[in-house]
Amino acid sequence: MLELAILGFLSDHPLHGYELRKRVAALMGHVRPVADGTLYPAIKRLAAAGWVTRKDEPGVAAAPRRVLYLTGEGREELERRLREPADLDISDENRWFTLLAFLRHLDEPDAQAAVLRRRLAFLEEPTSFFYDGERPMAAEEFADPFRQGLLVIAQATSHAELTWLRNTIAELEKAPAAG
Amino acid sequence: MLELAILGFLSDHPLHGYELRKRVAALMGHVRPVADGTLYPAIKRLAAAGWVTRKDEPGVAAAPRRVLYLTGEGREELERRLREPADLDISDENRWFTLLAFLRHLDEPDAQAAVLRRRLAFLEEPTSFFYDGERPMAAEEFADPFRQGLLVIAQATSHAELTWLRNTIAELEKAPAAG
DNA sequence: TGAGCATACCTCGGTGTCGATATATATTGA
DNA sequence: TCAATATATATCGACACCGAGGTATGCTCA
Repeated sequence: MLELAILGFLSDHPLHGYELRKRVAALMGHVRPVADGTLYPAIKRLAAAGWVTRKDEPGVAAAPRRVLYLTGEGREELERRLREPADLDISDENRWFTLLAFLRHLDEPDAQAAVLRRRLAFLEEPTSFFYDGERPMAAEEFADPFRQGLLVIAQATSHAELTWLRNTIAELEKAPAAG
Repeated sequence: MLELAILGFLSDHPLHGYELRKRVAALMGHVRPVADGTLYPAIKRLAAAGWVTRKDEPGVAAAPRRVLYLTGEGREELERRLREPADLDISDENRWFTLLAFLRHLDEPDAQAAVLRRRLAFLEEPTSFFYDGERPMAAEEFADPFRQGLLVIAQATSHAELTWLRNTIAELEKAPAAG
């Protein structure tokens, strides 16, 4: 979900909601727009869970800003979610948010390269791709031309993500590792 | 949504819920699994709207089947939805269901080729791809390397769909047009 | 002076999806 | 004979998301 992307953004540095809103829109508004009625409740949930704290910043703008800070627990939660296989599942329609969290969380190359590699392995694993979730697939179902069409599209998408991940990892390894 | 896929399936011929469930799972369970708690309420909605009728088929299986028939209004609704530009939006996360409806609705080549061509035009239109939804994009935002990554992935996905659509249309035109 | 817009936050109702659960019969295999 | 499994349908609560609407201030331009 969106929560993951927010945690990813805040791992860079604190932001107020409106700035967050703008950054999400700028980065992926053309692919995956986010409504205010989605963003602000998401922030509220994260605050209720203790993953972000909010502090009012008086008199810097037209309307009072509530600056969002990622807590220690919030950082742990982000790292946990990025490690979770569920969030790497290609069937996850909110894959975009997962990717966005990845993208905003590249400050620590060593740890991140490992996470990216795990996602890459998941995508490369052929069985994960043909897994039905319930039962083995019959031969005739497997050969269905309609199914083939969907498969081609899904594979192309995964392939694009994979290529991007490979390039990203390569760049991380070129850069000097921190710590 | 799922409704579109169901209407698409039923446009082929009547099915009972469990058969529908199996076909959806076989076709795209590995990409987009559908829960029972999603499917049956969706059928109920379609029935309430008058787009499908249900008739109990006694004693053919372990449990009694409720066979689903697409009504005339249901067929009109399907065609209306496939023509709607909203359902062609690349930001639509339920694009899979749209594609599935397309796939199951290829019985009438002439009409369908037109629909597919419209979707193709939408994907090829460069402005639709860079549209922010709210405001023009600043140059620096445009060049953001993170944004580039997301864009590459989104473009690859659209490109895969596009290629598939081209092939599908080509096959439709090879086949003799009905009527 | 006033309109309009950007900034900034938020609520509310409706909806679609999920996971868990319920029910009940027929078939298959140990 | 007993336990699974497959068949078949359905409800329920929880939850994330959306669109519409609300509130209020400050800036700019006519």
